[in-house]
Amino acid sequence: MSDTQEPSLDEQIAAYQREFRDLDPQVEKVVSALGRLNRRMNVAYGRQVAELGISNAEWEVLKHLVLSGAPYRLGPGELAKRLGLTPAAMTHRIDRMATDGLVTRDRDENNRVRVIVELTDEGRTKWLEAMRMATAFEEDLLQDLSSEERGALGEMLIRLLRRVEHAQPDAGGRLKDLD
Amino acid sequence: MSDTQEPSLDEQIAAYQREFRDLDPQVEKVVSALGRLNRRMNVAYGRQVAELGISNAEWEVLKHLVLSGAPYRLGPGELAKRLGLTPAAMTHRIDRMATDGLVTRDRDENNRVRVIVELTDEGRTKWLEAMRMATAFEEDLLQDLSSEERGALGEMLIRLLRRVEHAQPDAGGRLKDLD
DNA sequence: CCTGAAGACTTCAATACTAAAGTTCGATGC
DNA sequence: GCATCGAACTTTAGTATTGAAGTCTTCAGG
Repeated sequence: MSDTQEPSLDEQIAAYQREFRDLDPQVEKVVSALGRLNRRMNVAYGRQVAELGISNAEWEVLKHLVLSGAPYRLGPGELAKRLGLTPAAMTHRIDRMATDGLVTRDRDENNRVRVIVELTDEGRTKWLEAMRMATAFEEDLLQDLSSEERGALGEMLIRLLRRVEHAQPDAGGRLKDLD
Repeated sequence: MSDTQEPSLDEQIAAYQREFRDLDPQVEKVVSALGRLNRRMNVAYGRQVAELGISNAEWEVLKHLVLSGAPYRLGPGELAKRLGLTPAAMTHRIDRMATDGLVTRDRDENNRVRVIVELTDEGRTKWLEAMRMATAFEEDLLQDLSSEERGALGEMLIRLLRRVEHAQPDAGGRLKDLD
């Protein structure tokens, strides 16, 4: 008995409205759906890459190295910035990935303060396999949307993205107007 | 100064296409925008609730307690399930929140195996303040979209959500709070 | 009753992250 | 050419989370 289960999106929004009068249901619907969708997608990605013996965290690193283009090298600091981690966390993550053979870590001979993290062949292969699984999943995910809908969706998301990105500098309050 | 900076979305997709031939740019655009948007939003939420002296993690707990409706009570196990945490993590989180006065933790007198976590007035106030900040932020975020667009966006996101939920017939998915 | 089993949480050991202090190398000023 | 500053990374200490083992309560059977 008493098996309370997670409320559906609509139930959730209705509950919020009971507790918080001036809530715009339309806005809340978009935001809540975004959040839930992302959580579920991350779970799905995590399960998939786990089959390759890597974690989502490691896959993120592989992605950024590949994105940097051949010869697939980046410094720990740059990686940390892109992944939103502290440099300390990056150090440890690279440690693990290096012992797992996904990347190498070497001092830059031209500037011995710097470190170069480079993708190994094994790392690149893992990335490719992960990418194949991910794209299959993503195709599946979007299969109900027509090409026009996909375009419209992508375009709207990018507009939202622009809003948040331009808002970052100000640590405090509301988003500033863009031009 | 080799100041490599994070690639724009379009640059990122172009880079992926160079490395992975059969990539549907339209699909990738939607998926990448979703991921980035969510990350940025979580950072923004985190900064906001930090002003109230709480973390995103704690705010999540407050949200689920409020969602359960008066008298705002849930068991640790149920909370853990909804938040995608292990029961162990939930125990510790509740510890901290209880010492901070956001919730109380008591044994259920009718069934002394069970524990009841209940929102305090202070917890409810924090939730309300966080909610006010969050909804203001969300309004700003969506300000470029017309009501029709918001409706269409929400509707498409929900279709995607149904797909993920259907595709993942609850194989016990655990997920971290943020990122 | 008494025992065994299952459920709900907690404890313990190990992992991953953050913040802050520490290290090392390179550049700048005198 | 020496000292100092700053940049880039690592180390350390402390916190959050996980998985596994442990505790306590309830319930079902004999």
